[in-house]
Amino acid sequence: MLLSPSQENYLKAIYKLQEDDGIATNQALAAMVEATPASVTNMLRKLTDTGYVEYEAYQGATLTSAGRNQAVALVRKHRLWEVFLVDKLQYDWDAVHALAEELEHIGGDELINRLDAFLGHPGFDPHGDPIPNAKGVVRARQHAIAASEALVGGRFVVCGVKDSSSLFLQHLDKLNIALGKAYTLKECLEFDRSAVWTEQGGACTNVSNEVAKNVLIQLTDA
Amino acid sequence: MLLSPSQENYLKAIYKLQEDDGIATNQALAAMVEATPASVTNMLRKLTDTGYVEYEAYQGATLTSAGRNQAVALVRKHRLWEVFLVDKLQYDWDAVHALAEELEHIGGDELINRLDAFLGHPGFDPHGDPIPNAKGVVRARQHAIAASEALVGGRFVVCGVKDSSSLFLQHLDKLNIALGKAYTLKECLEFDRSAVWTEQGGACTNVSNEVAKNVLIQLTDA
DNA sequence: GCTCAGTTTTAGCTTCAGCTAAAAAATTTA
DNA sequence: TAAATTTTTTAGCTGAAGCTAAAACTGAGC
Repeated sequence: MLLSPSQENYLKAIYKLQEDDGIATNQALAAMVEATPASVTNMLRKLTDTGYVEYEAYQGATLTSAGRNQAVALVRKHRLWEVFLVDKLQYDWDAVHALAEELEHIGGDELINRLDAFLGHPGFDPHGDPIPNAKGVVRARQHAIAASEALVGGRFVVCGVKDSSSLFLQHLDKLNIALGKAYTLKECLEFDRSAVWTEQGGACTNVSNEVAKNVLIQLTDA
Repeated sequence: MLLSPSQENYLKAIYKLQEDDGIATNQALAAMVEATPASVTNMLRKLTDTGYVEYEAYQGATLTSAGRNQAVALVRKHRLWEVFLVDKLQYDWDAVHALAEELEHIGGDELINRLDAFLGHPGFDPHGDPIPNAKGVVRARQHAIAASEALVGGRFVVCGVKDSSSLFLQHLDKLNIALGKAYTLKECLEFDRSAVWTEQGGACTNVSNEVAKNVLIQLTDA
């Protein structure tokens, strides 16, 4: 069964909502695919008929295993294209989402597996999100926590972001925070819950709690 | 004015027909975009309204300069993606057309100019067709003629194909004929108008007239 | 257990891009 | 030139995927 780009977007949206909230409501889906709830109802019916979604009126939608396979394949395609755009075409990490959103609907397994090989089988996309392999296995990030959970004196490496909006990513650029950089949490300021991070070199960055909540880190012992 | 993939395909088809035959008839267009003549009439109306096409009922279609710009940009995108697929993803030259056909509708100038730079500003696609530059200038192949026009004793280099169907390209693969290879036209056999080409090394290939008519060459003096 | 706010569904409409079948125009043939 | 053939257009239909407005359902608070 072949899916239209629009149908693929619905599957991806349901997948993401299930991951986060456990339940994909009509309204949340509508927001995610940028359509009205009425349109979502229509599409869910169609996807139910074709066997990708399980759906009872008023009960929200769940992916079947076929649906989940499709969704994971799309995530894989999206993230590999993002790697291509950043690594090969020198795009900034905040500018690739929309293009990958278009590219992910092109071609089939052959194309994406060749792209994967060309890129050297990357494990993560430019935002630190893991790339599912050709079999659809996503291995989760090891020990990643929000930077807001770190304790004073702790050392860590930035490994991802929760919010990958252009606005947030550009903000990180301005703070000079990037994936792979190592910091020590120098102190937490009680007044506004912001934090001071220091780099190896000694450079200091003041990080608001709002930012820290959206930065993923891995604690390091050294 | 933003064009749908379908509209873009019509512009490209009109462009190609104009190049070859001078005139884009309804029927020829229908064959090229794989639709009925009735559907073509509809679309030509729409493209006329948006200013990309000039069209009088029963008189065939012509591109406006805006339309020609769009068409050339599409040819550029198509050919650059073909280079990417062959050079970077190791696809065979007979397997890239359909994928490029999808990819050419993605993104805008930014993407394609970055791709162009990444590929090293190639002048020709994997079938030897020239790639228009960012300004839309196509510089035609120098002195290219059909191999069927060569004279006995002449030396030449294969530089393109007229037919880029998978079937023909695979046939060339079987004959071991590829772009850039140099031959001498040893003899022409009167019986079936086939020819014998010899390589520098001495290897001989028998080439039917049907094949020779679809292979483009450049004569060399040496 | 009822009411009410919020969510979801239904009903009916729109646009895009195709289709078929029949009418009209153009072109070829005799 | 007139008839026959081919090409193009018109008219009306279909299926996606969206929309709005109104009706129906759900769940929370009283």
